[in-house]
Amino acid sequence: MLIGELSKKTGLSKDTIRFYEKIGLIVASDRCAGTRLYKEYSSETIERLLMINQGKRLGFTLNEMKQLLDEWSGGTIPKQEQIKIIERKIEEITEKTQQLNTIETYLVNKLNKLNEEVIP
Amino acid sequence: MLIGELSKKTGLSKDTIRFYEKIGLIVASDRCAGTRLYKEYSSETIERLLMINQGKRLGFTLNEMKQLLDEWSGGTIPKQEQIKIIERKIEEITEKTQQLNTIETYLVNKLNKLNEEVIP
DNA sequence: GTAAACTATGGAGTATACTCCACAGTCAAA
DNA sequence: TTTGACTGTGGAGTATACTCCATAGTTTAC
Repeated sequence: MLIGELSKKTGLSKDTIRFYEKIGLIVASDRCAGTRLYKEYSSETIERLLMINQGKRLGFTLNEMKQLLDEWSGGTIPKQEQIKIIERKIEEITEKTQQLNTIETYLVNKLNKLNEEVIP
Repeated sequence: MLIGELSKKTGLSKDTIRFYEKIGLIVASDRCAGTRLYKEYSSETIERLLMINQGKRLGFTLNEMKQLLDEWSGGTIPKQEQIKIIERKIEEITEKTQQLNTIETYLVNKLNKLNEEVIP
């Protein structure tokens, strides 16, 4: 698929997608178009972009997501190392979840207090 | 307390703390020091900075944290609005938690597969 | 066949969040 | 009393993550 379609399917701008390709976060193959080349994206790229976006909203940087997704698709890294990296990532996520729970508890308490004050 | 102490207690650099003060994320009172003024920070500022940092790692921007913490310390905003803002924040956090869980599930599955491959 | 809508490239510009530096005054200990 | 660690201000610089623009070739619908 071309960049316009990918953009619509992921909700990311064409510029963002081109930027991600430039920094090697996603890949594209070339497709002839007259004297020039258009970029052809696979449907897996949709999933990849959605995961990147999700990770970003959870406070991961693009570099962290790149690393994680590269482990994901395996490749050259030894399995023992992959395991370590994924274990570390799981720890990070557990930590983040706990922090979110702490904040949620704070917020729910605050909300209850406010509700009591408004409707006594 | 002065900035050095606050820096040590929060793990944030002095520059970062000064930057946060500049953009109104935290406040300080003035304390005379000869012809000049030193900044005096209250112990609540520690808590505030820790929450800001926690929020940041969870993907909230400084502006979002400012808004949230401003609601938190109440003030001029009507309670009905405070309630709405906090409810929205709780929703956001629930969403983030769900996304983290999704990613964690992916990662745990991947980890199990890898472990099976390494120790068959 | 031509206008509208798409594509690529290169480079400049923006927002966020710092980080570093130079310079200068302050304070506590030796 | 002086040295070293602290404090402040102003401003420049950096990293990350885009966003916009000009230019120019391509495709599609009419």
